[in-house]
Amino acid sequence: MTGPAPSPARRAAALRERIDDANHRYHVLDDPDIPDAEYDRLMRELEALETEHPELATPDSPTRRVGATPSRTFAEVHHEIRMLSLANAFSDEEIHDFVRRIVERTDETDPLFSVEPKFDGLAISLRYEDGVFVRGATRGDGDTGEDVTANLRVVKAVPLRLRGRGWPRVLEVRGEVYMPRAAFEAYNDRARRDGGKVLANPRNGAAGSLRQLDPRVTASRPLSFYAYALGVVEGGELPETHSAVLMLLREWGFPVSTLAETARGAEGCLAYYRRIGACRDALPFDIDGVVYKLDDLAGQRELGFVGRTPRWAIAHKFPAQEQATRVVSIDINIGRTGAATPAAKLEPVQVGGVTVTNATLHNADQVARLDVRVGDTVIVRRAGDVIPEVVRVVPDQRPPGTVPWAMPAHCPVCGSDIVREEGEVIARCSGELVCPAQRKEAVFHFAARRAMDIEGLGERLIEDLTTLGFVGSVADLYRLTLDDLIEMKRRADERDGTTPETVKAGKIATRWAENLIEAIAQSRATTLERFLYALGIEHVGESTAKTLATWFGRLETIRRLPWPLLKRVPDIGSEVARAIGHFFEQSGNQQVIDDLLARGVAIGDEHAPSPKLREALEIEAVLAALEIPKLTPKRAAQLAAAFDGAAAILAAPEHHLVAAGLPAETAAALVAWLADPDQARLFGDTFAARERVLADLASSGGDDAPAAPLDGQSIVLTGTLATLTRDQARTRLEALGAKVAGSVSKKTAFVVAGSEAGSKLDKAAELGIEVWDEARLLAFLAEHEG
DNA sequence: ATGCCTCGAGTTCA
DNA sequence: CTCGAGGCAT
Repeated sequence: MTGPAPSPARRAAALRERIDDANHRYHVLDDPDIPDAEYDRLMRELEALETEHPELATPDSPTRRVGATPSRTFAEVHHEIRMLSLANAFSDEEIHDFVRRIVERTDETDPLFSVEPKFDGLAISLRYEDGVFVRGATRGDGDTGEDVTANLRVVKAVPLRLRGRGWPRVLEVRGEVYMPRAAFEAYNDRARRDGGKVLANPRNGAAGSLRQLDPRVTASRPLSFYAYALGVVEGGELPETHSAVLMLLREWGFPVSTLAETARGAEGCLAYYRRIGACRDALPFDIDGVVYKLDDLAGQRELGFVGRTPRWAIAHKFPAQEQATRVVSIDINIGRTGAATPAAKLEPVQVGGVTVTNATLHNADQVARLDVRVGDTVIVRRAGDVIPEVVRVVPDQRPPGTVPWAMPAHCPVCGSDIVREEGEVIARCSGELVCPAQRKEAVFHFAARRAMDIEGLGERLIEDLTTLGFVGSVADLYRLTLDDLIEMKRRADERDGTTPETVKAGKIATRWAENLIEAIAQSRATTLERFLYALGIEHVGESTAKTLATWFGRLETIRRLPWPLLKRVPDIGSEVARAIGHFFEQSGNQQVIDDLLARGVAIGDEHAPSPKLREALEIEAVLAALEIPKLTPKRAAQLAAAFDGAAAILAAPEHHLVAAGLPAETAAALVAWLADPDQARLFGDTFAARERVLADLASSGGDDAPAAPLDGQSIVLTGTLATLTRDQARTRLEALGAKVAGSVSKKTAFVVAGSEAGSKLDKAAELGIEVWDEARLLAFLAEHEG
């Protein structure tokens, strides 16, 4: 392995070549061939070599990317060929005009364009002499920019030496320095953790980084680069078209956008615009539009410039995704659980094509973090999804006399105290049942599609029904009559001063009311799962409701169940069990359930408890679930083995417990615990309930169900299926015993992907999870159902 | 105790 | 969709 050592000069040259190559593969081709650690090792070796033999250090050595001494200020650089700014277009119409002008002024009838994304970064110019990077400059005003050579050297996507062959003696390459989105996020995450300075957005990050006086700071910022044009070229031949120039740049070692293509005529350009616009959010970098350039360079020369902008190119911008607007007020919304969420009311502003007037601020911490105040000018963004968010405040535009926002002490709706529990992020209105806002949300939740599914009972209607006193509890919905609804509408009209249509149009105007009564009637027939979910118990969502329904089978069982038994079911721990127990302890809640049943709500799918409960409700397990101080699961097992049933334990004096092998301390703790009448009752109730459940199980035969084909498997649905809705697919999979989860993890059995599948599919590929298409799913369902 | 993994809850506009 | 937090495995 160890041959004769090469001379330091040869070794240095070899290292440089290897490192340059690795840089190129990593930053330009995006296809690294050596691991980072290996790269670091090569770098260190080259550095050592150059320190030892300073005569070997060359100006284009990769080690020069870092460590250069800080410069005081930036020298001016005159651009011999001016750096362009492009005219902007926002509509299809403007693009048609642009193409029409080109057709009129040239002999082209259907011109070909070179089209590419417009990066949201910082335009720069790079100068190469005899293939070596000698100077880099910002655009500045187009004529004169700043010399940022030292900073550009540390941008690894900028080649220090050209590759390939045939480059001109002097070559200026123009392009955009930008910060990839992931790198921006990662940088900010780290900055936040280390208490460092957070970058406002990727573009500012790129611009700020390049203007650092110390290149080492620049080197710590994850910048990248795309080339898109030429400047001065001396001593070399150039191709005839812009697209050929781009290919040449790629050969010479410059990163060129892989999204660059050619398009014919206005229609071709617009199609490209829509295609890029559709995948904009999925790109790893920010773009603010696309650029169309006449591909034929002779044509470009013929067309020339108007003022500072070329006639042969145009930037077609996307609607802005970030906009500044003013905070009119900061309001509080009260949710179903009482959660008090601050929301910014904004002066209407167009963001990403829609008018935004509201933006959530999530919680008081978020408001404090951003320091948003009423009157502030803020930057609003519609991020990856649709929901607007306040990104930051513009500090210089803050009017005088503003004060930091604080969560009000009282609920704006019911006046109850707003309480924030220790360690919680969310503040809550303590009004619970008295708070109209919470009651309204409770009814809304009850009527929701996935709950009781009362069609046509929307926000507005519920608002009127509750505030006008027609509906206090959800049970009141089931005794509403047609007359009630018409009367309610009359009063609402009267209150709002609107014309009472009910009187005016007679029969037709009551149609909505008839439909609603019908919808309410329809909703009476429901399932246990839906019913439990509809009650709106804290921590009980669809999934937990389903778990409760399948394990216990009957409403009567569940509504009388002490929390320690609930805890014995998988995925239900202390917190959730207590919340459920607490809900059913409230006599008001029990009354509502009685009323619902009395008014005809019928749960159609009640069944015997799951046979799995036999094991889950072993005495020792139930004892452990009671959370008696000092009684570890091991001690609970000991206790269960020594006594014949719970009653015997309850009756046992302390010395019997000790005689059974329990440590004195544990026995004392148990006796003390049972001395509390509340705990003793819980103990008794728990074991009594256990008896009832097991008896029900036994009397129903209690045979184990045959194993379902997908028993316990976790499946994820993504994209749009052609023949099934997502809900249908879910129901059918669940019927085969599967659990349909919302996100992909290593526990996922397989992913079913429809068309336009998103990030979940990527995740599946990443984790090596099997992916089914719709045909395979349908075949599987057909084979195993019925 | 620590680190997944899932579930619950809240959110905007056309 | 994106947090926060509960449940559970290690």
